[in-house]
Amino acid sequence: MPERDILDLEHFLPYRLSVLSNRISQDIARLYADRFGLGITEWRVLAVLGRRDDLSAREVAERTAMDKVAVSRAVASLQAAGRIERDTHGEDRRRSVLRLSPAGRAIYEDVAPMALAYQRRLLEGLDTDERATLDRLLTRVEEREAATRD
Amino acid sequence: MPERDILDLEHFLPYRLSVLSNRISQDIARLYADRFGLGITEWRVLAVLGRRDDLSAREVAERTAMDKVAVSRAVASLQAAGRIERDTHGEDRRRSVLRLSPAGRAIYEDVAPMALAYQRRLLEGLDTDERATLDRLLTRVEEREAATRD
DNA sequence: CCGTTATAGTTTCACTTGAAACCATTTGCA
DNA sequence: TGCAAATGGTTTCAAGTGAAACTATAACGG
Repeated sequence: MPERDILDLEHFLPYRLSVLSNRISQDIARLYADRFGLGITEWRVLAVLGRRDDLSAREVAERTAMDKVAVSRAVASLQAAGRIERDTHGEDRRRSVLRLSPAGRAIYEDVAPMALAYQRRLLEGLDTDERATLDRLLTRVEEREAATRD
Repeated sequence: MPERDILDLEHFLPYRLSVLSNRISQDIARLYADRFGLGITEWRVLAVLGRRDDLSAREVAERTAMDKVAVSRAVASLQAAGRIERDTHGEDRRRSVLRLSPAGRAIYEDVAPMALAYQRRLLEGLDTDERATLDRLLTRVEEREAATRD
């Protein structure tokens, strides 16, 4: 951001990120909300289970950056809809073992390309170099945020 | 983002923005939530009124990217706390005319520098060029988002 | 072993938030 | 004029969300 010592919302990075991220989330939610009755938290759970099977709820929470309450609810609702299956872990009966059902996988196979297509559209204005740069700079900001958190 | 035809949440821009933005919002909320009993929506209203007086609620909504319900509630709560003053517009009695009270201004003068200091910390890892680049690339993405919205 | 502490996951409760309905006032136009 | 539509703002209701309390199981330490 250009240096500024006055606070103008439209040039304030946290504000811009918040507005942009909310808009994008809504755009994307439209891709699957009506069509499949999926909420954003449920979609995230589908997305991680689509890539890797047999995760516990805690592992799903880590990979989605959601808290365990949100995961618990999303899992319950996906299971009720027959989109994921759940067993309990053989050696630790506290843990659950989650995986997509065929129906869940079908939805994942449908939605994932739509999500990627949306991302492509979003990045259409940037060439390859610029995309790599954006990736790098965002990573940098993420690191700074993590560092200031403590 | 590097080209990818598989959906991995941690490389998916909408997901990264959402996580980053939520974390940053929470960081920032800590700056003023406890200390001043301000929520994020209230802070945004303070921030725009700190820069420009005598706005209507609708104008505040535009400048904060909040909907009118959220603005209505934030304004009511700020007014109850004696932090903003409200008149009705002389020529259109539907409109309100909002401005900071002295107490509200004092809080603004306190919080704005803290918010700017936070942003500075966030961007510490980037040099001047990189900051300008990030600014430009984000603007580009914002434009694309707006374009795909319709 | 047994009791304490830690961990996985769920439930409850209070709060936030958005959509839609609503009220008041103003504008547009027959 | 006067009536329909638009606009500024508030209220209501339902759904989403987080923090804290809770249950069940496992791990640890004496």
